[in-house]
Amino acid sequence: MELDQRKLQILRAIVDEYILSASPVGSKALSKGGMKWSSATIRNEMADLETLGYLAQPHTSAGRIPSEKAYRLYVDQMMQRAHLSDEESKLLYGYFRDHVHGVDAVLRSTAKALSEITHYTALVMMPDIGVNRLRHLQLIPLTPGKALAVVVTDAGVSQNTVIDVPEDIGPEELDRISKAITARFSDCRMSTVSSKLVRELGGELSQRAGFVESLLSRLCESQSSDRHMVELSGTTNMLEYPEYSDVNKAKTFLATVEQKDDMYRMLKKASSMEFTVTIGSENEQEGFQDCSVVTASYRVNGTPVGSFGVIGPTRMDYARVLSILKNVQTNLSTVLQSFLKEE
Amino acid sequence: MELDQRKLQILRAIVDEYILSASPVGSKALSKGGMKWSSATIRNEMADLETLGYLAQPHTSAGRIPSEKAYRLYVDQMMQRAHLSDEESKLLYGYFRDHVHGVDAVLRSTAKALSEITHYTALVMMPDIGVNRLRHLQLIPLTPGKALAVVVTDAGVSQNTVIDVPEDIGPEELDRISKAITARFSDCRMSTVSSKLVRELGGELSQRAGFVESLLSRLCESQSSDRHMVELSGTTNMLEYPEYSDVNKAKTFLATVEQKDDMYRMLKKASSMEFTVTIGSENEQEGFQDCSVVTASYRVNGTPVGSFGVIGPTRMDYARVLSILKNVQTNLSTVLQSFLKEE
DNA sequence: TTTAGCACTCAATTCCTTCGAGTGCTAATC
DNA sequence: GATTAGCACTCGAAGGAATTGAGTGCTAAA
Repeated sequence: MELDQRKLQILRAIVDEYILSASPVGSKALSKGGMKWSSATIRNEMADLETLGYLAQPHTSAGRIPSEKAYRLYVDQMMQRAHLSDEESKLLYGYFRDHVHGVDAVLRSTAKALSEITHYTALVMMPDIGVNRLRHLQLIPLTPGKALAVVVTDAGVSQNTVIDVPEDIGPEELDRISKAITARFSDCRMSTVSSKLVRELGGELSQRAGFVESLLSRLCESQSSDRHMVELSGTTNMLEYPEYSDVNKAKTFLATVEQKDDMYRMLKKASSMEFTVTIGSENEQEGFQDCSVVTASYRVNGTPVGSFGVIGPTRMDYARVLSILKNVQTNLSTVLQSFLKEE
Repeated sequence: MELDQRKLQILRAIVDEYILSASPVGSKALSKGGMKWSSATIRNEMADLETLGYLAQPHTSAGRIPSEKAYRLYVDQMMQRAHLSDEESKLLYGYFRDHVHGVDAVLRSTAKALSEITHYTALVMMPDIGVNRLRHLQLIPLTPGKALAVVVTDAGVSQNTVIDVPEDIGPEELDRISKAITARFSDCRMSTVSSKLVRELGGELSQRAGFVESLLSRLCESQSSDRHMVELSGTTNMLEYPEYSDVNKAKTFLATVEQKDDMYRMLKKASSMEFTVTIGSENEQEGFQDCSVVTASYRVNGTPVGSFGVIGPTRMDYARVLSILKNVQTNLSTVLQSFLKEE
């Protein structure tokens, strides 16, 4: 079913207006607000748009609100890219310039930037360590039988895991094992380190093959159970919107967004795409049926390693959010690049 | 002003009832609910208690609600310690048994346990690294000019900080410096390491005195700007209570509780005391004027290094919360002790 | 000193009315 | 044939009056 030019214009006006006001848009308001047709004409078109499924009426004597189908169309075809003002760009840039204390800090700062500038809730996924290449592994003795494993990858990501160590391995040997593993597996992807290469251990490591094997598998597995996987920011921003003036809705939303495992899965899935826009019931999460999620991926050395995004009510300002995400994506890749400077 | 026995009994009954129901308590209800005096008598006593400042009336034709003064009295003198059921104790213990992946994980688990069992919001402060003794320092090269500093203390706490390194220091020298510092400062308190001992550097380190000095001060300073200082859990639990059925109140609360710096300061202050109970306006935070905060401290090697607590509405179940905190305190110190096993 | 009794208060609830934004339909107009 | 003016109609929101009932203070009797 094709929509003619006029229907498109009217639909767009309705979506734009509803994004601003959150209240149903009537034909008269549209007609007065710069549309070149009378309210009656608009009314007829709106009736058509409703039967086509693009609009809905909360009740007979109210205006129309856009359906998810309308948002979909809006995002895919009608939306005009918003332009960020210089101030905003500068503001955004500021969040990145001052945080050069490592990947973690930058990504946390990203989340904060996103939530503060969009006024929605921001999510940032920590980079997937599996695709990164090992730079350095260091085992640090804690107590007899326990050690701390610190992993550094080419993306600068580090991760600490407490591991069990056979009691007969002393501090010096831990150090030697660290150096040996670093030398042997340097520049291998984390995900392949444990699976493929464990068998090829030679020299000193062969005596400790069992330990090394369990160590490496532990490192990969601990990543998925790690708590820093997702950084959230601005969760309470949503309470500003009339959609969440009901505490129960707010609670449902907050509870959903704090399921970090789910959020991680969502972002991970999205990280293979440059951008995604998921509207209302397109979301898998129960609690996001009235929300939209917009994400962008970020890369290190050309490989997508993670994604970040924004959650807002379905009537979110998609154009603006996408512009911001694009801007952040650029900033982020620049900063991450500076951490990795291939030698 | 002394309260006679009967006034105390009535006051306690009102507080107990109000903690449960959150709605003003009337004389009739009390009289029917097991009090041995008629509603009229109770009414007279209530009028007295009101003029004494222990009760307040939302409006003329409503029952009475306890004032902060009443809660204070209740907590200090009237409350009977609640007894945790065996199931609850077991449940609590379960949170600790399974999380032996390091201090961080245990404390996060503590927060979760507290919030889930109390149904309030839980806060746990990460241990103050300054009072702990250095076990191991390891500098791991990242890129030329940058390195990752990993600090391990006697409490098992570790912390990563990205630091700048003069370009002429290579990986081998970083390793040597790490070992030298570890050897020299092992078992010194972190807080004294940088201030006192920097001058006494001898041997190899003296050539790099400038670098080592900046490194050590950076380590101590970075702790205070660290983001993991406070672990929050169950922030949305508060939305269950009628006190927060108004979204604005909820928002104020959530915004306050997410000011991690403030929360850290609050907990840090409380960590010198075994237990604290701070009621309503006794709280410094604007957003906690209708909340109470109950905390307990935890120790490592006999030194208090941090605290944890619960935030709830002023009508929280103080007796129960205190019992739970006490139980958690015991569990926590046992588990932390197991991390430190002095060799 | 305690309590029964009673008049009084006031928030909460319910029911009604009014108001107005918005609609659909029809007939006149371009 | 498309557009628009006009009009009756719908229905939620807002406001107001009446009702209800839990709770009080006060007084007088036990």
